[in-house]
Amino acid sequence: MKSAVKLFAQKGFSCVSLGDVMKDAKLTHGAFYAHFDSKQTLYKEAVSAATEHSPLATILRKSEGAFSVDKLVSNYLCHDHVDQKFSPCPLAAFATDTSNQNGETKEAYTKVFTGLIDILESKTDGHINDRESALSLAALLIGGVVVSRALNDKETIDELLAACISKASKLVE
Amino acid sequence: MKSAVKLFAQKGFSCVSLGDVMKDAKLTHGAFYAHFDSKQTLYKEAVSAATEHSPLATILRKSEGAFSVDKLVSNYLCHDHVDQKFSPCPLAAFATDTSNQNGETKEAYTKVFTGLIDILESKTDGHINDRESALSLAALLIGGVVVSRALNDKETIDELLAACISKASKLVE
DNA sequence: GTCTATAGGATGATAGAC
DNA sequence: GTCTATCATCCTATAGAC
Repeated sequence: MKSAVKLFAQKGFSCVSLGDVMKDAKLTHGAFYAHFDSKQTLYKEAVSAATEHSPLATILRKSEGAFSVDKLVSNYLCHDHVDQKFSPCPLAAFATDTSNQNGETKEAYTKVFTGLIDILESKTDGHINDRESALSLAALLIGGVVVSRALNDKETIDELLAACISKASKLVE
Repeated sequence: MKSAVKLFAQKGFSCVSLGDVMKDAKLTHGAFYAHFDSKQTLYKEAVSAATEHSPLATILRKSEGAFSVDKLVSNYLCHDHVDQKFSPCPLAAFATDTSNQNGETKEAYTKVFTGLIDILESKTDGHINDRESALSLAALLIGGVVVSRALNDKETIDELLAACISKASKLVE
C-alpha cells in the first residue's frame, strides 16, 4: 500500500502497472491478488491511506489542539510539496484521476475532503470561523499545487505559490 | 482535434485510445498518423486547441473590451462546467495529466496559463489590479472545478462552488 | 489521405505448484 | 502468501493497397 500511494501520486492511475507496485514492494506481480481484488480497489484504498502522511496529518500530529492556518498554508504551497519530496496531500495528487474512477473511489475522496474541511473549521486557531472560508481555502490550496505541477517555468511556479500564500489570508479573515 | 479535446478532457490521457479519437472523428485508427506524429503530440496540441472554446474565450468573444470578473467566476464555478456540459477550461481538465507528460506539453500548458493571467490583469473591468490577485483567483477557480469533479456528493459540490464564488471577490479586492 | 491488416509490446487478471 | 507461467486483451505504431 505504501508503494501504491507513492507511485499513484507520482505518476497517476494509468501510468502505474500492478507490476510496478509489486516491484516497488519487493514482490512479484502474481502475489497482488492475495491482497486486493483489483487495481481499482487498490486505488480507492490508496486515496484513504494517503491521508495518514499528508501535510495536514503531519501538522496535526505535531500540534496539540489548535494549529495555525499560516503554517498549513506555507507547508502546503511549497516546492517540496509540488515536487512530492514528502508524502503529498491526496486531494491534490488524486483529484483528476478520481474524476475518472467509479463511485466508490469518489466516495473515498469525498470523505477525505469533508474530513479536511471539518478539521479546518474546528481545529484551527480561531481564524476560520465559517464553512465558506474552509471550503474556499481548500480549493485555493489544492488548485495552487495542481496547477504548479503542470507548469514548466520555475519562475511562474514561484509567483503562483507566493500569490496563493499571500492571498490565502483574505479567504479566512 | 475536436474529438481529441473532448475525449481527453472527459476521460484523461491514458483512458482515451487513438481508436477512440478516430472513431469519434468518424475515421479509422490507421489514418491517425497522417495528421499527428504521436499520441503525445496530439495531447500537447489539444491543450492549446482547447483554449479556443474555453469559458474565458467565450466571455471574451461576447464582450467588447473589458469584461466582468463576477461573470467569469460564476460561469466558471458552475455545475455545467464541472460536468463538462460545455467545452471546459483546459487548465482544469488537463492539469494533472500534464504533470505526467513531457516538457513540451508542460510548455503548452504554461503558455495557456500565463495567457489567462495576462488577460485577467489587462482585460477585466478594473477590479484586478495586480498579478497576485490574478494568480490566486486562477488557482481558486481551477481548484474549485478540479475538486468538484472528484466529489461524489452533490450537496458538497454545491457548497464548494458557492463558497468559491462568494470568496473570489476577496482575492481581487 | 483513408483504408485493412498486423506487428510488437504492455497490462490486468488467473492457474497451479510450493 | 509468494512464486512462475500464461491467458486474453488492448494499445501504439507501422506497412502497404487504393
